Amino acid sequence: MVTSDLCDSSAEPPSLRERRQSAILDAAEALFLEQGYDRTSLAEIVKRSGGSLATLYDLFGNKQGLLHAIASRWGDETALKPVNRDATPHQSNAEVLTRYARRQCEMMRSPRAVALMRMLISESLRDREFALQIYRDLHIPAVEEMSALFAKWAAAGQARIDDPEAAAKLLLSIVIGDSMLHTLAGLEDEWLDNDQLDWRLQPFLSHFKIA
Amino acid sequence: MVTSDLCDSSAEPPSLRERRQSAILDAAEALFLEQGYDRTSLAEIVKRSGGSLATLYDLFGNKQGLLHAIASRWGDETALKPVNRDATPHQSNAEVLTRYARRQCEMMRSPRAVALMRMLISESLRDREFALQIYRDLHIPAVEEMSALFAKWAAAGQARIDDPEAAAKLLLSIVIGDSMLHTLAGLEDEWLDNDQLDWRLQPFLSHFKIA
DNA sequence: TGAGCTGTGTAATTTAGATTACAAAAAAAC
DNA sequence: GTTTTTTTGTAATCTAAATTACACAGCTCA
Repeated sequence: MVTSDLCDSSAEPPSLRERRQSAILDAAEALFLEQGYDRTSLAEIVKRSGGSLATLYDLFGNKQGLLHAIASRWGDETALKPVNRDATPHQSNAEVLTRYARRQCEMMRSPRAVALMRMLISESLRDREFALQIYRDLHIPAVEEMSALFAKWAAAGQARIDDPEAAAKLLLSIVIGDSMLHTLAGLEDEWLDNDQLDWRLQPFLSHFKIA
Repeated sequence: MVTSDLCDSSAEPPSLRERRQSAILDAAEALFLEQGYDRTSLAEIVKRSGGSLATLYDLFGNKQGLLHAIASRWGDETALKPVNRDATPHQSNAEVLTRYARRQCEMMRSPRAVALMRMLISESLRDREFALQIYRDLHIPAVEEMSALFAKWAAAGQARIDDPEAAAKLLLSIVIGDSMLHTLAGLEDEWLDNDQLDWRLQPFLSHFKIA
């Protein structure tokens, strides 16, 4: 089993091995997303990705290793794009928060995030490390970034927020809310549209004096 | 396979078969809760419950049938105890709502509910009917009961709530919120205590003029 | 009490899929 | 261009469980 970087930052043309690795990860992610982890066989993955079972084992060790690699790649990708770096100076805090909430909502409803959460939950009893990894990548950064924003506003007297972290978690709860269970249950999407989201934000904004 | 009632309302002493049925359901529920559905074998269940594999198959048809029976029994039980029938006349609406939220929060954090949600999510891709059933029993009644309450208050001029159902869903989101993902991920419990819950309720109460 | 049904214990049967093994083919290194 | 390493395709191995089969035991009810 090889322990190479999943994503080489240098500009080398990708070797066959690297291409195989990506192809297998792509196929596995897609199939796990469609059918779930348990119901997807490694043979099926290889059939879609090209390559061979032996290569898969050489690259990832075993099925669980493949799962970890997927989580890891996802973590690397999301780490690269902080959510809130493009606020323009013309926006009010309330607008910034709204845009932020919308972005977060979109991210959480993306099929990929949904599938990862589903896998997280299904596999958590079996593989605590995996659960922790996804949770860390998916939830913690969102809370932290929002906390920081709230703390800044509070310090500047632009909001009345005593506990930024609690406020961030509350906001996240409002945004994600009950749709998540609905979606995770595999029922038809019932996510909030922008109007509903704005409506949900109102009590929050006024309570914390965010304008 | 027998299609008897899971819960006979008459006062007959339970037959051997009925006792076996309960014992198997109890054991299965406990093991599914501890280890998850996939990782629990039917042989293990029978070893704990007493009885035999053959009886299990006779009673439930197959493993999936057992899962349905568990969901069904749980639905029957929760249907029997409406959450909000014991409000006293001395309480303000805000107090009623707070108590309601606490009760809901407790219910959602109970190991049994957590396990059922986990199973719901794990099995939803495989078995839509099961997912729907649990979702219906777990989530819909909570929303409906709260909606009704809000509508009543709004009609009586005791609150300013234009869309009771949306408000109910928002409240549920606030109550359950991000703890759910945390718990479902199998991480240490991090549920809201009463103070935190009250804190979260404040913006909601003031926005909707509930006193 | 004993015929007839019901539950029990055990072991066979099946299936599915993870994991390994290995010889041939392809790619990379030199 | 040959040698060495890697990848491939295929098939064997292993394992875990679901599902069945079956002979025996226990209860029910005449």
